[in-house]
Amino acid sequence: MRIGELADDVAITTEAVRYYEKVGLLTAPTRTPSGYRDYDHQALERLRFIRTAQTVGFSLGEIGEILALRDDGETPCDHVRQLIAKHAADLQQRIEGLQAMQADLHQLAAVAAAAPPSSATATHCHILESAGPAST
Amino acid sequence: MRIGELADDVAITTEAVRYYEKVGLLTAPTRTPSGYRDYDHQALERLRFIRTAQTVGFSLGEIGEILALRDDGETPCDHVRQLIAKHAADLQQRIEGLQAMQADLHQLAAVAAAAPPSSATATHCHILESAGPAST
DNA sequence: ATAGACCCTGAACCCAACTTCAGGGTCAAC
DNA sequence: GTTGACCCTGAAGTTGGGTTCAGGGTCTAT
Repeated sequence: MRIGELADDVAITTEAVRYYEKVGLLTAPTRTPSGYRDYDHQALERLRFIRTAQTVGFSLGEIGEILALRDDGETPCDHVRQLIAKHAADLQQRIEGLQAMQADLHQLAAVAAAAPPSSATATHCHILESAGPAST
Repeated sequence: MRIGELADDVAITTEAVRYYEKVGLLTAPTRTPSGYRDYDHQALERLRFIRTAQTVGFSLGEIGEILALRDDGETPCDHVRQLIAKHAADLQQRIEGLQAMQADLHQLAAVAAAAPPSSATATHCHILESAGPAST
């Protein structure tokens, strides 16, 4: 498949795809005789993974590291294990942080729900001073 | 307290603090007669909140919106409720994304653990081809 | 009264992750 | 055989989130 179709499938631009190749996240695909990039299904999966990881907060650098775990058959296992542990711990921290913020917001939402029902006419909002900073 | 002490307390630079003020996340504090910024405990709490929210993946723009919920007594409640709902849904999505990736990594870790124990001498790593992309 | 640590401002610079631009080739359809 | 949608490259521009720089004031300990 050509770059346009690939890009459409994961809802990004062709420029972004070429950018990922440039920075080493995607390996250079084979080319058609006329020089067009020609992708296979694996590239599609890889690209999907990149986007998922990104929306979840990983930088392209981190994503590169994670992908390298799968790519690089030469890496000593110890190094691989360390990387996995590091990323897993990092994820756990992020999840906990998010959950703390979610608790905050839910508390705020509860106060909002308890506010006078016909508050649409009010000019002043009561949903205040509750929900302090996330208790890390 | 002066800017240096504030910055130290949350482990960021004074420049970052001034930057947050410039972009509106921190309100301009009172000044000493000589023009130095003079912060109170609330500023410290607010700054901590900003950093927590940031490590969790919110942009400064989003953090600004969330903080505005607490600051702006003029905001109509409906708008506030919408913002809360939006951020809560967003959080839920991010948490689920992170958990999917975590499952991925744990699977990878399990394969790693099952690999030959004295693999330090090996030049080839077996932790491969397992753990496909996060099943979104 | 001066050295050293701290503070001020505004402008310029930096990195990540893209996007836009300039200039040009390919290919299926009419 | 040319129009229009697609592709190519390399360089420059953009946005977010800061940091660095230049030039100068403040405070306190000696």
